[in-house]
Amino acid sequence: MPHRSTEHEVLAVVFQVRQLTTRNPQLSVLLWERAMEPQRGAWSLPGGRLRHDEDMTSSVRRQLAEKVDLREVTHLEQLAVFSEPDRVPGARVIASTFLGLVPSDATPALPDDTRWHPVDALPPMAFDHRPMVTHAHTRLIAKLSYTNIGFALTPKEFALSTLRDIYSAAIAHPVDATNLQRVLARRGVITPTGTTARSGRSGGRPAALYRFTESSYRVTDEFAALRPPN
Amino acid sequence: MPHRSTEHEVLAVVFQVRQLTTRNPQLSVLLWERAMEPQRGAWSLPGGRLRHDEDMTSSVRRQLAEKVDLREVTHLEQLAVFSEPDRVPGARVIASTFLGLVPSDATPALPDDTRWHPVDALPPMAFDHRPMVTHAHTRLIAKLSYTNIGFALTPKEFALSTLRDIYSAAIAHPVDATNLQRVLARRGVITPTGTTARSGRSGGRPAALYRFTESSYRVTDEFAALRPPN
DNA sequence: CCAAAAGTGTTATAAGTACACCCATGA
DNA sequence: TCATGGGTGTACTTATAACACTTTTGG
Repeated sequence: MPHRSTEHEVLAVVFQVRQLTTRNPQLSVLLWERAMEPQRGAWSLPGGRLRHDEDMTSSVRRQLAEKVDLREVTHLEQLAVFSEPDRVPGARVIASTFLGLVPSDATPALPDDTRWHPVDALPPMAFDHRPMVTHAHTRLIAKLSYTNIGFALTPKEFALSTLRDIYSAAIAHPVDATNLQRVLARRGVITPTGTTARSGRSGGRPAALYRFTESSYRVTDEFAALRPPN
Repeated sequence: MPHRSTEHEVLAVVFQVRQLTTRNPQLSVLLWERAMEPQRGAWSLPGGRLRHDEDMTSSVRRQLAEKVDLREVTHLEQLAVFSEPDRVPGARVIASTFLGLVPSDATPALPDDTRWHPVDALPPMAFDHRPMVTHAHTRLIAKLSYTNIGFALTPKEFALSTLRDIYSAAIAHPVDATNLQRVLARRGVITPTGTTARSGRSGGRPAALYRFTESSYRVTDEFAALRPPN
């Protein structure tokens, strides 16, 4: 039974590191709960149909703004296309997935059906959306190690301990703040602002503040091996 | 003027290292010459419309087999989607691009309008196909340094000097055979077969033969930095 | 025996990791 | 002055690049 038409949708895996002020920061993904069949009650990635006159990146930004009122997306990149003919019931829909990042200090107002879910405790998810989240997370972890993509997860200025918490939550293992500083400083990815934060309620030395040198995506460590001579 | 329908095409950037026996091996890409307008005479990537009942990977393999009679594709992966509404004249066509690799010892018979072109001497290309080739080449170079993707470019068994020539041509800079051996052997990517090649016409010590340990894609060097403790 | 090609050994360097220790602050 | 958190210094490990040197073959 050939389908009569093929639709194209865009779906965004939007991550934010949340609960930074607690002892338990969490990399979380933005999902909305389906109110209607099919798969009522399952959680879906935000997105929707691509319009005839927009490219996919514009479409993702539009739909995040319109549907979940999210405008603070600091990085957006293509992930993969899911094209199995029967990936969703009904007419064929090809899905192009995107990775989106939101700074940890953004506090977007969300609709009632929309919520942040920690990636290590995902709810039942609609269709093939769960592997999309996994794919996005894998990509994020990899890129944190060889690009400056962290700029998209952090506030404009931050203490190193905050950066450590963000990286730890995102890559799902502990990171040493000292070494993180050295790796990123050597690559020129972060720069000290010269200012310091006030020390916290319980004392402690005030932290120097840093910012990302650039606020657009850049590969900083291209060749793990086999780099060009000289 | 909104388009009435949106088509989906797949396009493949298929690479092979050619002229291995000469002093000048070349990474080349498979292109066909347009016989009709628009852009008659310009060279295009192989591919075509996605059918309603096939996913994209199947579609690429089918079209490479049907249209350019190519069946020896040992690796195929998604690259990016090109979705600008006016990327081609006429009805809107969204293009999903793929990276395909063919072993250097394959000698597929090609149709008359189809030819291999060295990537450093590309002919005038149709539409937005040139940046697609560039993107594919960038991806290939990166993956040669942190994955076992070389298996898809080589014969089943090969001497290290051959492997060096293939890597050099693909990454566009000279590679030391000794160090290449050490890097790939340490990672377990290549294994000696125990056999040796006959020495060449002009003498020389016979080369030990190697093979890739696995013949499917695997990331071998995941963390350039920030790897997990222990 | 000589040229050619392959393979081995050695050194240098760079990038990261781990961790001990010192510093600045609030209560 | 002490607990707390931040910052500095340093030793260790490992991956890799560069390259000189040795081995094995054919003519």
